[in-house]
Amino acid sequence: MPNILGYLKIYIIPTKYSPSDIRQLSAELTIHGGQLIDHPERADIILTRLMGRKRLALALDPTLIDSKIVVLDRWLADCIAHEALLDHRPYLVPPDHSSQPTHKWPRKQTASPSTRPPNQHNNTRSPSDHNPFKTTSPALILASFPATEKSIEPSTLPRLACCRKSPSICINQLLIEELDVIRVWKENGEDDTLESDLNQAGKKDDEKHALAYSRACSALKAYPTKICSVSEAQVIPFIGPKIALQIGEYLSTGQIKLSQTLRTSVRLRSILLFQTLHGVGSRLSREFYDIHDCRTLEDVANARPSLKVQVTYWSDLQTPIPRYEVPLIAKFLSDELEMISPGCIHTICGSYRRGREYSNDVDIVFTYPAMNRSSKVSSQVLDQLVDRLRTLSALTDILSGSSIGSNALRGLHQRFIMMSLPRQTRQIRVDIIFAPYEIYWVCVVGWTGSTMFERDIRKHANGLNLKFASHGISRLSDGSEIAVSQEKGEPAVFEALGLEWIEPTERNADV
DNA sequence: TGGACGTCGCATTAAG
DNA sequence: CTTAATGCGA
DNA sequence: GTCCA
Repeated sequence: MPNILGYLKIYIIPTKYSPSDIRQLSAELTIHGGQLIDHPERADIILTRLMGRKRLALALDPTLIDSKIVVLDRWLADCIAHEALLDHRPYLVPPDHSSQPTHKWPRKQTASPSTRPPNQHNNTRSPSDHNPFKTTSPALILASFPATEKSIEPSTLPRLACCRKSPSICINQLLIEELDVIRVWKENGEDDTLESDLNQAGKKDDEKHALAYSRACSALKAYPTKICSVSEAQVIPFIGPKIALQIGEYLSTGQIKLSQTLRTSVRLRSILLFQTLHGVGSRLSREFYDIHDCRTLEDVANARPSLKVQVTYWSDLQTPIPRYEVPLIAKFLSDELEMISPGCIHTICGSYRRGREYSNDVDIVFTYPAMNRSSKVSSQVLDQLVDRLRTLSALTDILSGSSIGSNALRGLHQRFIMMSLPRQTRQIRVDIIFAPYEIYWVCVVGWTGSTMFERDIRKHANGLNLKFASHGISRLSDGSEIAVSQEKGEPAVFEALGLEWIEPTERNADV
């Protein structure tokens, strides 16, 4: 594959993008030799979907607007479509509300797979525009990779995600994203309406099929070289005859027809849109669509007023959080906590810790070296922190979190909140976890993910007759606790489980 | 070929 | 009202 | 849908 972008450092202004948009752009960038980075100051070029300088000034430091190259994201699509680094100048963000940049194809006029007309990226992005799927052009997929990486025997790929290295974006990323569409479809009961799967027989099958797709994608994620043939694919663990067939279609046509069809399904798109709300899963979203005839988020908010707050702030919550902002949020909370009770330490977990350039939410695990399992102060401190946020008008909503319950009895406390930083209005989802010091690093492992990685840690632990949970490691036989040294940090947890160390950035076993 | 597929706590809803 | 079942997220 | 007993 030609390295089109030549290690160019690229920053994307997250405004007007959804998390899946960012994921897609990020994959395309990386696969074509670009480097997505976390901070606009260090970028060679900055991509945006904002069409006017005025809008731009609200989203980016004004000094950067003049000192950096800021272009419309269509530049990237066109570079990839033409397999060349195109002149950026025609794509510069135009002065306000003058018409689109008039741009003639700098090179061959032939195939113009630039997927979207410029007008589709306009300034008004309402929930109904939400597209959970990316639209990838065939030309992009057909761009081939050299199989020059050190090749491995596919069947030797470890069967557990916790024993493999899974990068954030892999060489077969576009194939995986294609398969993932099918997984999502299965997870939502294919095309069954709610009533027909209330008899749980068919529904359960679909869920199991979805799981099978998850595992196949997870294995592919850790596979080091570009898949070039079906025979190569079908010896990879968790890829059987059916998925091999899909891969075959992808290899010969550059896409999977089923996936492309699903991307255009109005019903599936609505159902996935509803699921962007916390507390709405596959069951509820189908109820909203099929029974209450909801088609927009506003419909959903009317059907269930408790979701109204989230709908109000939907576009904020959907806007990906650039990496460099995440520690600022953690520092704010940590500073407030320090005033309530000094000596706390914390680790930012979740996708941030796994190295993602943009996050949907922020997960932070807190502890105090003096906080042990039996002390009841942690709950009080957490409540005080929440009260403090309320006083500062930083707290917008509590999505989940209670001071009662058995988790609380074990000294583990959590609050999932919606908040904003002082003097800012932007809403951010933050999961705050308080752990006793004895299980701090176990918690950090548990909250770092990814989902598949966690799932296979548990499976691996079971094989050793152990139980891995966020509140500690114990023996399956008698339930007795395994002590893990906190001084040795996270590696001690892996050691206790007999696992090779895997860097957090290599734990991206989900798509 | 048939059973397993991670696991648990919180929250909401259905049942008693 | 209390308790059981289910959905949901991590 | 795939693996394994």
